[in-house]
Parts: sequence; structure tokens; C-alpha cells
Amino acid sequence: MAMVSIKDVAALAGVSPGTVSNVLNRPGKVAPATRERVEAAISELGFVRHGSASTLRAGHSRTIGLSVIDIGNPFFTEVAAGVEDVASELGYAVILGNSAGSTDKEDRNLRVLAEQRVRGVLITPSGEDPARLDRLREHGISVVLVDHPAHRPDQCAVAVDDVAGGRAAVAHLLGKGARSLAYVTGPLTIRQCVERREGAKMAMTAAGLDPAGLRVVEAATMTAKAGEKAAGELVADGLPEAIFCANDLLALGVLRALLRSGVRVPEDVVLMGYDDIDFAAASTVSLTSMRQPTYQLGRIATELLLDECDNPDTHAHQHIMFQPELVARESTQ
Amino acid sequence: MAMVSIKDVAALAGVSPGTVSNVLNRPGKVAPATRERVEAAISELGFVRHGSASTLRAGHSRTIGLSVIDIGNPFFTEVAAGVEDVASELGYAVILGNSAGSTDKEDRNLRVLAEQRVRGVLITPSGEDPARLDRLREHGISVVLVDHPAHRPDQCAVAVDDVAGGRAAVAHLLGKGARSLAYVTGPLTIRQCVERREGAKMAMTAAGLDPAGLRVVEAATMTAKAGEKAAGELVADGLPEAIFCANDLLALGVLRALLRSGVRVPEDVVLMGYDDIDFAAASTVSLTSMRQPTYQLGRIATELLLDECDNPDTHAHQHIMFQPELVARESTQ
DNA sequence: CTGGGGGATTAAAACGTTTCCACACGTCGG
DNA sequence: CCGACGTGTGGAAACGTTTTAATCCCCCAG
Repeated sequence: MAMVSIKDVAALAGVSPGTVSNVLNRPGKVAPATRERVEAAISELGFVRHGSASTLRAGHSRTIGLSVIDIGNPFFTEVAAGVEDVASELGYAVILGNSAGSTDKEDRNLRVLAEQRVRGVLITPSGEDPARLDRLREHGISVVLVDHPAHRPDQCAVAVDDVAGGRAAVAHLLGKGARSLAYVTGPLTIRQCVERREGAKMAMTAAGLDPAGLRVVEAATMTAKAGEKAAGELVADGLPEAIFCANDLLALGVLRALLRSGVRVPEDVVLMGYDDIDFAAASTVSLTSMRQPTYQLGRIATELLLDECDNPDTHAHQHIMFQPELVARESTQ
Repeated sequence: MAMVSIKDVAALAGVSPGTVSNVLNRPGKVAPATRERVEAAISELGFVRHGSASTLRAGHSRTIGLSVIDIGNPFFTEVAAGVEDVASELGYAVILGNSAGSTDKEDRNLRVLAEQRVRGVLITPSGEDPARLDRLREHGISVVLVDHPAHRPDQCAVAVDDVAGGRAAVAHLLGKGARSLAYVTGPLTIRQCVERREGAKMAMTAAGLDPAGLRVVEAATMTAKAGEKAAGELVADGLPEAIFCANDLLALGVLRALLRSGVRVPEDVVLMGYDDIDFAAASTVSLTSMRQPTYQLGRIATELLLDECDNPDTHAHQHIMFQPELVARESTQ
């Protein structure tokens, strides 16, 4: 409970509080001899700077906010790992918010972040309403969109091309000779699901197929269990030659249900997922998937955010669009 | 950038800043009429309280720290979800730290948390050195251990009985008729791995087997890839009748390698994991596992921490030890 | 009619840091 | 030898809130 402040350090080192502050923030500005004396005092007293006082006076903090849709999804976990690594390297703390798909919860989280006066916010928005984010900007909080294209030009965003991904995925499936195709997707309120579907249709058109022939099965959640259920429908109604799933969790569920029903993968049906989570490679019939640079997504978004915060004048807003990469495995051999 | 403060609100509502503060913190103390006037001013100006100023003056913040060993592990992800939910319900923000198994990184993270003057810290310690945590306590920061028994009596801790878990797991395997047993584990510097092994040995003894006969395969990491490698060793050296893995990721790797080698599970070998992550049920041969109340672990730890912070006088420190639960599936049918 | 009591509100002093400005001191060019 | 300059340090104000003690006002008992 020993509240040791900068004054105590100053007293012990025989300097003024201002000098201690200089040692902390601009060590170059202070003579080596005094600096050493101050540093000695700091470690002797076990002084640790009061972040809130610093934030209050300086007008900005050393924390950023991270708001994701589902912390339980390995995709976001990896993003978070990238964010955390960069932030920690640069001495920033990360405040985590899990919107769990609810716009209300996201709003509550953003409010907390605003109160904390975070330096900036990394967000995978769960809705499509840019207004809430603009409110943050009015409070001087920078916003970088993660896994989402930019809402506006004066803003950074890091995304992955979901249309191209859907297109490449389906092109791969059709390249295996399949002519009938099903798309197992999560809720079509989710941007990613819609765009991957658009890509799929483009690939069908390019292959001379009618995109209207795409059989879409919309699951309520993007989980393995939902995938199993979807596969049940497909089995009941007659299997297509290829199945494209909007993410790997769905695909793993589909795979399991198919194998249970005696359907062979890839002999009877070729199947692929999306995201290339670790389990895609580890499943018994290893799963073809679209790899996204997940960890990099988090890293780069954080670097952009912190650059925007630390170098506001030289900072150039960027809209980065990664291309996903096909990883072919047994399920489409 | 409109820095609207409590003073602006006070001016607009025609009251003093102190009254605005009262509206914010003890609404009961202020007359309904004035309260309404103040609230109207607040929303008209879009005022949001400056958390740092509040923390500085009040001497405590509305944030807690969460330090985990591996944010990529579904086990910790679920814990984090529990923590986040409770914290968010009670208006606390969560600062996330990922130690990635490194004591250095953990120390850096703890330092950041100390600077932020978090109200308390939830930690799954990566080392066994309680001294670093005591340092936090000296700064008036409460610490609750998660998935780890208490270091000291005047401290809360929420853990799961790993010895009992190991024992129940192996008892189950031996109950299937197996007499030879292998234990595939992560690094034996990890407490959980050691305790589950001790439990395994107790079960062997109880079944009249010599615990020295337990074949221990120590993997470098607790991942599916490492599990595959370990299974390779087992196959090469002659398979036991049962395999107990220290977590599900290892078990899934083992499973995959066995199936690849033409070993049937459970006919030739019975196999089980630990943690009961979602993928355990979803894998092609569904995996028997020990379920831990992961989400609850996070919830309860957070509730204890916030109780300790908010009611320091009535708070009773608790050492909670959950019992894991066996979930039998195909891999030990 | 007066004095006292209690509820509502205010004024002002903190909290620990940063930052701006001024000052001291030594150095160097003229 | 003097004045200007630059480097290093000290002093003090300010950041926005909370909190304590004091004040105000109204009402009621005496």
C-alpha cells in the first residue's frame, strides 16, 4: 500500500519532480549523472508510475481497445494474439471486449473504452452501422477496422478479400470435376458469409454454370454442431458433388456427419472449409481450406493504429486487403 | 475532440461540479429534480466520464487484469469468456495479458497492470514463484489465482482437482480392461501435467498395477502436432492398451496418427484426453475426456476478485477446488 | 417570532503526473 | 573581458474528477 510517488523519488535523488518525469519520458534531455541518481532512487523505492495521473495530464493513455465478435472462435483468438504481441512490444496495454455478436454489448464495451480514454480501438464491427464508431472518433479515439473493409477514406482498415476467397475456393472444387455444389454458411447477416457466397457464384459463372444452381444451406451459428445439422439436410435431400463451407467449424461438422452416414470424403463428395484453423489440418480427413493471415491481421492492424496515434502528422491511412490462400488437403484430393 | 467535462455539464445544468459527480456516483443523494436536469445535460453534451481522472482522485480503477499462459488454447479462451462476461456485467474493463509461457513476458505484463493501477489481477501463473505476485499485493492490487491452488491463505484461488482428474481418467481406462498404459504429457514443468500423472499412478496402484509401469511420453508443447509425434514413438515401440493424454490437443494428434497407422480406436487402443474442448466431441472418433468447468472458472474467479475489491471488510478468502467430470465417448467405448 | 435541525448543494482541496517557462551556470565567439 | 547562447534543472500550473467540510434554505418545534 506504499503509495510512492514521483515526489518521493525526487526527494531521495535530490532533484525536482520535473526532472524525474524527464528521466521517465525523455531520458536524453537529462544529464547522465543525474539520470543515474534518479534511476537508483526509482529502483530503491520500487516506484511505479501512476498511469492514470499520466494519462490525465498528458491527455492520452498507453492502452488500446480490442473489440471482437467471438473470443471463442480460433480465428479471433489468433488475431488477438497478434494484437497483444505488438501492443506489448510497444508498451501498450490491451483492453479486451467481446461483443458476442450483440450490438448492445458492443456498444457497452465501446462506452467502457471511451471512459478509459484508450488511445485507439481495433474492432471487428458486428453491425454495419458506422455511426457508433464515428462517435469514438469525435472523442479523439482512432479506430482501425479489422477483418472489415473501411467505412470511410480517413480511416485504416485491414481486411481479407472474401469475394476472391469464395471464388478461389469454388474454382478449386469445380476443378476437381464437381458440377453440383452446396454452400453451407452461417447467418447471411454476416458480411463474410455473403461475400464468400458472391465469390462462389462468380466462380460458377466463370465455369459456365448457372450461379442460381448454388444450393445454399444457412446455419444459425458457425459451429461444428450446426455443420452436422446442415449435412443432415444435404444427405436427406441428395448430396451434391462438392460442398463449400463458410468456415472450418462448419466444415468439420459436415465432415463428421458425412463420414457417419457412410459418405466418403473426398471420393463421394469433395469438401472444403475456410479460415484454415489448426484443426483443419489435424482432422482425420484433413481439410482443404482458405488460409487467412490471421495473426498478421492482428499485428498489422495494431501497427497501423499505433502509428496513427504516435505519428499523427506523418501517418497515412491505409486500406489493406489481403488475399487468402488455398491450402489443398485430403478432403479435396 | 470536444473535451466536455463535468464542469460543462454543471454549467449547463446550473449546478456545481460536485453535484454532477454525485449524480454519477450516488444518485440517491441528489434531489430528483436536479438529477433529471443533470442527466439531461449529460446526454445533451454527450459527456463521458474521464476514467483516469476518476481513478486518480478516487484511488482505485474500474479495470482488472487477466494474465493467461496461452490465449491460443481453447481452455483459456473459455476462461477469458467467463471473466469478460462478469466484468462487463459489473462495469469493469478487462486488460488482457498473454504470457505465452514466458516468465519474462508475464513480468512485463504484470508491470503494465501495476502502472494501470488495475483493481485486481486474475492470473494463471506460468511459474511457481509467488514473490512476483506478492509485489502486486504490496501495491494494493488483489490477486486471484485461476486454475492454480492458492499460494497463501489470505488469497482467493479457483482450481480444478488435477490429481482426482488423472485418477478418474485412468480408472476409466483400466475399467475398460486395459492393463498397459501410456501417459502422453506436455512439459513436466507444468503443474497440471505433473498432478494428472500423479493421479494416474494412484489409479494404477488402486487397480493393483505397479505405477512404475506407467509409460510417460513427454512432448515439448501441448499441441496436436506434438501428439502426432508422441504417437509415432508409441507405435514404433509397441502400443499399450490404453493412452491417457494430458490434454485434448495432444489426444487429437495421437488419435490422428494412430488412425493413419491403421490402429483402430477404441478396438485396438482406448484413448482419452483432458479438458473436453469442443473439438473433442466433434472429432471423427469422438474423444473421451475430462470436462472442467472452464467458463465457470473464469466467472467465479472474477466474482471473487470483484467481491474482494468492492467489499474488502466482509470478503472471505476462498480456495475453491472443482472436481472434473468424466465424459465418455467413442474413443473408450 | 425565533432558533435549531436536517436535507440539498457548493466551494475548494486534493490525487500524481506532465509541461511550459524561467533561471542558473558554464562556454564560446567577438 | 563581456555578452550571447545553450544545456540542464527547478517551480508551478494544469489535467478532470472525488470528497470533505461548510453553507444555504426551508420547515417545524418551542
